[in-house]
Amino acid sequence: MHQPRVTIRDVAAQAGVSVATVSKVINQRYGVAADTMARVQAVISDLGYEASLVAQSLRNHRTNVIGILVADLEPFSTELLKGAADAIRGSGFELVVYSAGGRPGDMVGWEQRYLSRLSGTLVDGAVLVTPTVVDVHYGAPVVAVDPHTGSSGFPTVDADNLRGARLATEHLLSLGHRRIALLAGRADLESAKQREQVYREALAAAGVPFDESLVRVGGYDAELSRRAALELLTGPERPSAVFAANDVSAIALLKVAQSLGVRVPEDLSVVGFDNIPESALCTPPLTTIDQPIRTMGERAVEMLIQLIRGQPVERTHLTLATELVVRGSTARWDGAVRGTAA
Amino acid sequence: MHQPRVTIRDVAAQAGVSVATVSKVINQRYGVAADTMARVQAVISDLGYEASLVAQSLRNHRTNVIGILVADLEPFSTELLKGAADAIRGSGFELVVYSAGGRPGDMVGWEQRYLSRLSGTLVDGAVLVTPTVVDVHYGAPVVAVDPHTGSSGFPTVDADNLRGARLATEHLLSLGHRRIALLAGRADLESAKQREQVYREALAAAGVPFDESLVRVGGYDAELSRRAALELLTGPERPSAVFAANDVSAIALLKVAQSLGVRVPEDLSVVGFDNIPESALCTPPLTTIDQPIRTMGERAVEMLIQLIRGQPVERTHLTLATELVVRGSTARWDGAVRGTAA
DNA sequence: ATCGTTGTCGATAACGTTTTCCAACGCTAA
DNA sequence: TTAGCGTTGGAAAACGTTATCGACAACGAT
Repeated sequence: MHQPRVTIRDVAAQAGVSVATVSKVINQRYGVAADTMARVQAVISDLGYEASLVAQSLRNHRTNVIGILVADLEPFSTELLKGAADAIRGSGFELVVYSAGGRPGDMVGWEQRYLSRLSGTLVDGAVLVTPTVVDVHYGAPVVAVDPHTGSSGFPTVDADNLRGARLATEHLLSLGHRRIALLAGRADLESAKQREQVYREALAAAGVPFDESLVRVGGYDAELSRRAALELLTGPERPSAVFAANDVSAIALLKVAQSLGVRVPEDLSVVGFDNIPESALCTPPLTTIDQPIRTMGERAVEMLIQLIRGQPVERTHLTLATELVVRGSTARWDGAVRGTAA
Repeated sequence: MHQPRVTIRDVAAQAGVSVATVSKVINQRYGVAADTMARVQAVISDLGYEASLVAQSLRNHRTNVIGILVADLEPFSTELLKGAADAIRGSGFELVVYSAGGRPGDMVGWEQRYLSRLSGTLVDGAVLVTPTVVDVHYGAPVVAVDPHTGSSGFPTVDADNLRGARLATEHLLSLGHRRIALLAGRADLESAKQREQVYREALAAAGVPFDESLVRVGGYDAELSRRAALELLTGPERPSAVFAANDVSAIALLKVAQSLGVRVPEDLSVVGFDNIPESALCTPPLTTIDQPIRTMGERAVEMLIQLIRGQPVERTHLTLATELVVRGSTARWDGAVRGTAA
């Protein structure tokens, strides 16, 4: 079945040299004469020899594989994965994807279990996407994207949530909205915390009293957001605008609004966060905060590779810029109270 | 920097046994007394020992890693990847993703290069998504999803393109359309070939004469499709309907139509193929042929794992069912000739 | 002639496992 | 007592690399 693998020993025999010499020409080490090198090269391409990555890994304590751990392959992770895949091309590393498959309940042990495989077993390092874990005490380097609250433990890449949330809230305020709800994110993530905090501050700065009943948690999740949106839109005094902490929440909200006959943006303005590709496609196209997700993925693996190589890394906490993208889901609010849906 | 890895030797020393015995308890081999086993287990969890996957791989000639090769992480591949990730969970395998990064020019050597790493170097087998390669002569098993034309070389997973294309074309015909264009797919893929062929047959069966000027190739690619769509919609006698060979093409077409002021579905009906998530979100929501992409990904890795394990696999060419999903991009055609956009 | 020096090359010990023996031991049966 | 047998444990050889170090030849300089 498995054809006999051609090994370094075969090459050595065929070329009439020792395995040591073959190894040297493979790794471009000094100390082999030009003609022997040529001879060995010839035999190598002749036999179609390829060094066993596994054996090399065992010997070198380097697998040249990095892992990316995501809770689920939703749009954010997927975009990030694309960036990671772009950055890894030509780097000499491979990318293995671990997805917990959506059930956040499974995340708990799952993350730790894979993290424990880190040092020397399979991967040389890992990118953690929206992790639940706050610190890691294994040997291999780790960088977190959209990190957990208070995770000073490892290098991070994130976006300017503070500015983004301020832009979002102020956009709604500037359109005349006063009853602005918040569809909050995953409570354990720094990004969600910051977005909520700035939302409160911006409202306060505009002199809008804070109304606890206007914040519901959507947890960055479609199903949770659907339920939260339903409460928000069928409550006693419907908000005129919603700041959704991410686009998945916003899009879920859009669907709920449509099913309820609430028109967006006439009856309800919505702004999201992330600018995932879907946000430009949905109806109406979503006004949102752009976060350069793919670039975040690229930066994360670049930083990780530097860490693995032991190279010095200039900034160990990267924060990328966010921008407001105005599309069709937000509109001026004239202040007329249209009351609850009836 | 790297804390000293705890090895099987450490466990053996600590437990007062030999490494052979430790290996036996790890792999549940017969021949170790209950109390020694318990003692070793205790030491293992005590030291937090984890066997080196690399060393195991070297010894066993099995890496427990499978590769998935995609040309690019566009929606189809991404959905397929989700299915693959689902199927792999709990299987004991890991999934490494190779993306060529979109430039089909790079695909040529790229695919072969990674394929050559197959046997024994890093992965135990691979899933090829919309490959350019038709046969592979390396040791490890391979299964192709949406295979190349005439690739009888390896096991395949695809969807019922024949039925899907027939449903699509007949749907348009039954709505009264007669000038039905085709935005064709990647010429080297069996799926594209079949979709085009059935399109022709269905038209012929309905007595509609074939018009060569109505077929343009979009290559399953957004940019190519944009250009093709532009030609199609600005040509001398605009079609009343387009069958796009995949949803990416269809969505690109939708955008071109909008920019041209061609209303969908009033002035132009569009049906896509694939039913990627985006097709439900775009404006108008796309009528399309559903192809169970995630399931295809699951089936592909399941089949591959069986192949790797040497288990017999019942069906080595899987074809999954397709269905017509009618949404908002198709409408009845009253036969009035509205002429070219003017 | 002798002595470094430089340039090539090869033997060999790792790396951390698994597996195949084989040895030792305690039994039971003759 | 001894032969035979089942049970348990260990020694050692792989798996395919790479790095270290020493051997050896050629050579110029003293």
